[in-house]
Amino acid sequence: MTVTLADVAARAQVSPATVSRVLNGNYPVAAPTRERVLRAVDELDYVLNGPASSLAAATSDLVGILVNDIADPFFGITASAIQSEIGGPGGRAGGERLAVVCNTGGSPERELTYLTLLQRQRAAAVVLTGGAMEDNAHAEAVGAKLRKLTAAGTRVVLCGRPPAPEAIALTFDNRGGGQRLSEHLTGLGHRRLGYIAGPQERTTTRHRLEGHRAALAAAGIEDDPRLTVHGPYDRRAGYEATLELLCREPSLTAIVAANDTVALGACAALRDSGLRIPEDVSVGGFDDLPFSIDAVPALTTVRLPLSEAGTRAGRIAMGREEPPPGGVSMVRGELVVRGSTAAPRV
Amino acid sequence: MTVTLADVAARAQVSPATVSRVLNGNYPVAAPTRERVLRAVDELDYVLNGPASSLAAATSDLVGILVNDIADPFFGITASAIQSEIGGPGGRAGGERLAVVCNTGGSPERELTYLTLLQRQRAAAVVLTGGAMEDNAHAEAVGAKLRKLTAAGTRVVLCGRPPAPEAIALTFDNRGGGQRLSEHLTGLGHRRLGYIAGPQERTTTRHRLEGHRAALAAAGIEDDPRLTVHGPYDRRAGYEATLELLCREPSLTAIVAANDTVALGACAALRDSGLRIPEDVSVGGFDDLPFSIDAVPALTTVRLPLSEAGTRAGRIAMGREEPPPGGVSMVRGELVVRGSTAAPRV
DNA sequence: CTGTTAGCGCGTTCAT
DNA sequence: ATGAACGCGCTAACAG
Repeated sequence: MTVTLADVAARAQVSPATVSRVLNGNYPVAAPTRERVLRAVDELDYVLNGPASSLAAATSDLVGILVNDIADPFFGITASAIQSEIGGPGGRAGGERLAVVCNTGGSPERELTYLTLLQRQRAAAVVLTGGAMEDNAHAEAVGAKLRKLTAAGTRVVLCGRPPAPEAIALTFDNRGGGQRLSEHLTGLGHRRLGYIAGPQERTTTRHRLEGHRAALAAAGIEDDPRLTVHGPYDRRAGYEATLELLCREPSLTAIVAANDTVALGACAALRDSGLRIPEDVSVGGFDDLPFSIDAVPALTTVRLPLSEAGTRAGRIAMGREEPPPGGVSMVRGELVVRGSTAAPRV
Repeated sequence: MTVTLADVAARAQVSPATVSRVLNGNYPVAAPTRERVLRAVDELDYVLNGPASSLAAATSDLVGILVNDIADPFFGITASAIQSEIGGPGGRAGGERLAVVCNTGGSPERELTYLTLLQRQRAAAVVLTGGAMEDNAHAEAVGAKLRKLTAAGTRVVLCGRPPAPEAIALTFDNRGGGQRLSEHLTGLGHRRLGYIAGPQERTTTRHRLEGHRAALAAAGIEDDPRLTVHGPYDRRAGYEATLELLCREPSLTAIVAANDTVALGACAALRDSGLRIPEDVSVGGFDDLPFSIDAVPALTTVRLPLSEAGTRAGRIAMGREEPPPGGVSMVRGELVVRGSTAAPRV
């Protein structure tokens, strides 16, 4: 019923091997023969059997992309950039590769499960994006998996994730970015800054917070643990954390958020509390997602080159670009000063 | 070198078939035997070969999700919801299915290419999301592909896409939503409304625009073609279209945008032109994406239940929920009135 | 409940 | 440049 390579071969009066060679194009075939084969493919409306092909060749055209949350534009933009680079020539049967996007939801178990599933699929490459969980046992388990994947011929690339010995890494300088952002605020004269951190046990959270604290220290400001609140990377967390911070310290003049989404929630809470931005309280974000420029006032933030990093990760994963020397490249974030930050009132 | 099912069988002292049965869990196996097999799997660190498995079983654990732009939260949210429903029990080998997210970028060719690739992979299901291109030849080609996919056992579901005879469809009532939004504005007394439409030749664009025009007609307002501008679904298009509209018709009192992203661009252009929202010009969006509530003023829009629709599409694609009667379900959008719309100045 | 046997459809030697 | 033959690793009958 379903038409196979053999059917095509019969119709084109050639051997199955020849059809295979034409389809994969990795082998010399006489032009007239190729024509006949392609015509037969067309007439029979033949579609290659991917699994059979992958089984015989021991590799597949699938590329895994692990993200924490595909509904978050941070990951959407990254995934889009990676995705745009994995197609094109070089692969089997036309060079089209398919992106398998795996939503881990930040769960270590699901991360491992997905890596196993990708291993099972004999994925051509795997790109892990975003911050990692800070759990030794889990990090080790992931490391072991990555080693096995690599051993099986899968290229592994980390994008926006801290380096690991098992893979090439394009790492974001979350620490430096966080520091520059908070230094911008202390430079404006702020002394009472609230910090809305991301979820606990995440590298991104820790690094950004460390940068913030380094800035405080550099400005000779004592770090008051009451002024740091942790929460998920969402708007609501920013809203609630802001109310909490205002309650703990009504004299706050600035709030630094773990990312732009959280910052928007903070802005909403400030407005609802009757506070003006930036006259009463300055607000800083992180990532520079597209909507941040449309906040009112526009959000001061740290721009991460998500699209560029994703593109590069995709190219490296496909072997179309040299990995960085040492296997690790630190990607800087750029401070973008907009209307949401200003000097505090005197 | 790589450990196979036969190795596991040998170590557990059973036949390969038994190992397969344990792994797939679709068959009775004595508890002690299962234990031994699982232990062997563990000791050998065995990972099933997906392609081999798919070849033998003639189906795969892959589910295709076609989106126009994964970096757009509209699709990110939808994909996330679909994705969350495709896992779980019922599938082969643990019931984990992988989501293959295909970014068509709104290109008909890529849409067809991806459908072919998914057919090649013997995908278990395919979900097509978002508006379709309005090109007869292309629609027919897609229809033919969908028919073949269905014939091959792939379940096909449309989510937020107009119905097609070849598939089950959860369709958004873009027309009705657009109409209610514009009626809200005419009801407030607006008579000069600008409309920023999406890209030409898209069902979403056309339906929303039709709704808008129906509202104008109902209010006895003549439709002035100069007050409609087309553009991509992005912020910049909204910005530029607004400047253009203001230039063509300075007495405009309201602007309706094709979606929220475009509306944000419109807001920025109005602000930059020294106009207040909503005192000078009201603005309406569509979709109710998460950031819309944080616009200042918060955006009046039409909420589409993206997450719910995606969840349902995913469940139907997995055969875990009954398709709607007739194979088509019209999902309404709900008008959400916020601060960006008000009565025009007199 | 378990083992035996046959392919699934293709890539890839090795010949020619 | 092309063909013949083998096997990739697994599942699905069919026995027992």
